[in-house]
Amino acid sequence: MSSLSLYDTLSRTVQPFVPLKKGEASIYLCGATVQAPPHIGHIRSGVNFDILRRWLEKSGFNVTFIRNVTDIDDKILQKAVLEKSPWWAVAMKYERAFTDAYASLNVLPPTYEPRATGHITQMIELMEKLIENGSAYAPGNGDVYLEVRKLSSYLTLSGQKIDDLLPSDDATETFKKDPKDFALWKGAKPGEPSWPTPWGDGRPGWHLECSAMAHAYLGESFDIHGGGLDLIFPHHENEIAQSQSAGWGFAKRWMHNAWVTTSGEKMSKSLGNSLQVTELLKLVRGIELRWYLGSAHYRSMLEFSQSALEESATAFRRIESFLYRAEEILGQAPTPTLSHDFVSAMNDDLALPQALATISQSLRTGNTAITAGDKKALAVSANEVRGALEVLGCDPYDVTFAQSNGGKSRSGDLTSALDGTIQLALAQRASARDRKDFAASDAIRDGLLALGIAIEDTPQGPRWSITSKEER
RNA sequence: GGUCGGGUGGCCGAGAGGCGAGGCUCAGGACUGCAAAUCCUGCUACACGGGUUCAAAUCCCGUCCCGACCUCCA
Repeated sequence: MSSLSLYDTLSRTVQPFVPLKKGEASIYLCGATVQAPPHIGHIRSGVNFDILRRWLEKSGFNVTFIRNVTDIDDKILQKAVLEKSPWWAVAMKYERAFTDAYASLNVLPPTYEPRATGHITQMIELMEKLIENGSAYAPGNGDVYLEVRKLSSYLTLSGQKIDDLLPSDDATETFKKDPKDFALWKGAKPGEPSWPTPWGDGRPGWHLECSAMAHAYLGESFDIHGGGLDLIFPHHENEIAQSQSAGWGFAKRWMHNAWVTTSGEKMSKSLGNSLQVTELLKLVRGIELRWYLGSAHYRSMLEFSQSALEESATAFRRIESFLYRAEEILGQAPTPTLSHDFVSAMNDDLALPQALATISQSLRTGNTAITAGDKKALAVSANEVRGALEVLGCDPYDVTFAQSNGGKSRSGDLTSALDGTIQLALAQRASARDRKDFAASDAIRDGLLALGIAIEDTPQGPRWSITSKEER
């Protein structure tokens, strides 16, 4: 069996994954700044790293997965003014929106989900350490800055040179020793929330919380730090600067997911609401949206279009219905197993497109086995398909998705009542077909379809399933 | 200006010196009372111009185009 290799943004190469502690994997993922509802770009990050996590677990690692919530930030404060609502209510509202979105896409809850505002103590401790060792300074206005030129490794993740950077808007900030220094902590402004510190009241800068919280839950160094591409600079550079200035090893490996784009461009707030997760879930089911987001390689841009999403959903339904047919024929749900090719693909930096190709292969083999009446071969294929879907978080049998499933083998009183009703109709249709009254038999089939029940004739007899809205 | 990533068939989307990834759509066929589902066959693509090589989508040089980041974006 091959072993897992992953891309590392720092070295820009794919390297074998060797954990710090045998059998353990520690991951810190930059989660949401909860200032607006999630669009699919946000959630792609969640799905991509969820697949990584599931694969690590499947590979036998005990995974500690930390995904933070940044619940204090300039934009949250702006939004609070706009919505005429306390900043903490705004943050909570959008945090829930993210939680709901993650749940509807079957993203596993993190091992722990720390909020920035719950870790002010750790942030102050970190700043004290940085000031003590001369890495940071408090000029007296309530701000605390990191002195970036003191750290020789600054900007190695993004490969930039400090003097090549464009000057920032606050370059004229007089309290900074150097315009490139960044704020760990911001002095309180009137009307804004603040916490007391040895240097005056204030609130966290953007980056400090991640260093403090990663340290609190994962220790001085950990295996993987993840986030979106745009976080490489400045966010992750600054995290590295803070943490390494404190003497911590910090992340051993950096992984970044690419964008969901529209018309070749990065998604932006100005696109409005149409790409919010809640809107897209009106078009396709959560499992289908997840399948779509997982179908591209995590480091490739995914060009969004509604037709691409719908096509992807159609493709998924084909796989799903194969599993249900297999279950009907075999008399039991497939048992998840992994094919050698699927494992190899996943181990090669989570090569999802290749992994999906192996699913297509198993699917074709399995369908051929159905036609040939080869139950043994069918079981092998169906097991492989389900095993792969399980790793991708798209197992239709997963309880998260179970309520949205059609088909007749699902349990529950309502389903069995419905099944009985449909069987009556099917019996009528069968007798109509026996006397070659096809007008009558088709009327029954069309009538059921109008109600959202699709009928297919198979060598094993007719089967029914709930159709999606757009197929009616 | 600096840094990074791209341009692949009707569409999506991999690959990275030689064997047509895969999916969707479309066309034809098998099966079917008809559908649906399924299977089979077909659609031989890599921005442009040079070069290296027995062999280039892949390497080199040049050109064009697109995108991301450059201090509070996933």
